[in-house]
Amino acid sequence: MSEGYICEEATTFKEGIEKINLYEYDCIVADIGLPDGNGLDLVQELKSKLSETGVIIISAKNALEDKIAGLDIGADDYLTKPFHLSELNARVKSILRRRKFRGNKEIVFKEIRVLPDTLQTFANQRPVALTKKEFDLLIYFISNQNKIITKESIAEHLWGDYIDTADSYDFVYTHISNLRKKLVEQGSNDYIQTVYRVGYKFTGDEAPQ
Amino acid sequence: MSEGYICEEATTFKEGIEKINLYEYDCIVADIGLPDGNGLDLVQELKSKLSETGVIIISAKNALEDKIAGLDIGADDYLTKPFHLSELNARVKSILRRRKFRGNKEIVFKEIRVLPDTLQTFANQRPVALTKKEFDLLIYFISNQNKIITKESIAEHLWGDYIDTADSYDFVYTHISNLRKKLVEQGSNDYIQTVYRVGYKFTGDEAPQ
DNA sequence: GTACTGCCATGAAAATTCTCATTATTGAAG
DNA sequence: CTTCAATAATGAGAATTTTCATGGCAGTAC
Repeated sequence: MSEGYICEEATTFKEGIEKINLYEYDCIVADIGLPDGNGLDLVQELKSKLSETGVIIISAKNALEDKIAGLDIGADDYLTKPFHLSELNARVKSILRRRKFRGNKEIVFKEIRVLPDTLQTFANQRPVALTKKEFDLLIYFISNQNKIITKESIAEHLWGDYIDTADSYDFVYTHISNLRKKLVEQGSNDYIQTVYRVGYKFTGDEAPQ
Repeated sequence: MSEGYICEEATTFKEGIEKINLYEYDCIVADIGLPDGNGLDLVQELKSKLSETGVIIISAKNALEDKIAGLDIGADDYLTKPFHLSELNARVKSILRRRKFRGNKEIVFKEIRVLPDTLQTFANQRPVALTKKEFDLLIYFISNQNKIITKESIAEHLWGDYIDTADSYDFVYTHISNLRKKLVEQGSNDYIQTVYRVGYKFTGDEAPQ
């Protein structure tokens, strides 16, 4: 399970430090249980040289864990064995995502301009005060423009897992309604076309008669 | 990118229908643009025989899309070309998850019993009215019991992507506090140990002095 | 056309989530 | 042991999200 990352490995701290000095990494997963030396020193070394690189510490689950945990570790996250790979994966993803988001550009659609960094939106240079859900919804629409998107996929994207029992789409309707209202209030056109019984289509084209 | 699924493929509808009759699938992705016949017939055939199987329809992005979309398709989701693989992947995941969640068992930790299906929680047989976030938090604690979990990973798990600018953990504190209060009110012990400067540990053990 | 059914829009109320201010606690330093 | 700075707990208020009730609209049947 390499999950799409390019990985390298070191089985001793010495090797690890050598590699760190040679290459640049996005994220380092450090196991504090390797044969040589003290793992915390490695972390110190890491963080002093490469504050940009994410560091996740792994330690064996024993008495040590509380000690390490209590220390002012410079790590970005901490994990004790045994753990599920999915857990490690989630944390690596998290760190990489945080890096990637820095310096994100803007998204523009006609007179609408969205700044994902700051959660700001403008229509004709006028600010539109959107909430988080409305913002996510707008970004989802713009990144799927000219396509019909179903209510199901909207629900899935905005609410993830807890659409199990809920088979009503009232909340989708509500947020769509609010998003439309706020955009139009600031002078934008309403680009959200309703596709009866299916979902919506965000497009600058005229609606087919 | 096979994303961990076991896949099979059919390049004509004829082949597709044969396979469907032979094996049982969790989810079928049907492209409505194959050389022979009408794709909608396939979907009809699918849904009549296998209401348990999820179906995602793909169509080329052209005039047809609106027609198809407007039909009373029995499909669970609908996607028009061109699309990002990540989008297809998200929808497949969604459908599989919905299936998997059905008939989920209960999670028990000492006197606490959690029913993920119905979002219900009990402490000593007494119901505990938890909100969605509190519920997720409790499940995350129980499934990582006896491990220290950092504030960062709690934030990541419960809020996902929008922990970019937010580097305050006030909302974590608040939800922890509310969860503790509600559980204790129903006679449960407080199993949430605070690990200063790091996070929390959910455990039935006594706190080390 | 009219009637009908199911889907969608919308405003308002209810519930949840988040923010903020205040107080308490922890661990370190003197 | 006392003091201090940083972290955590907590209650209350603000904002957001969700639910609910009502009315409107699309498409079908007649």
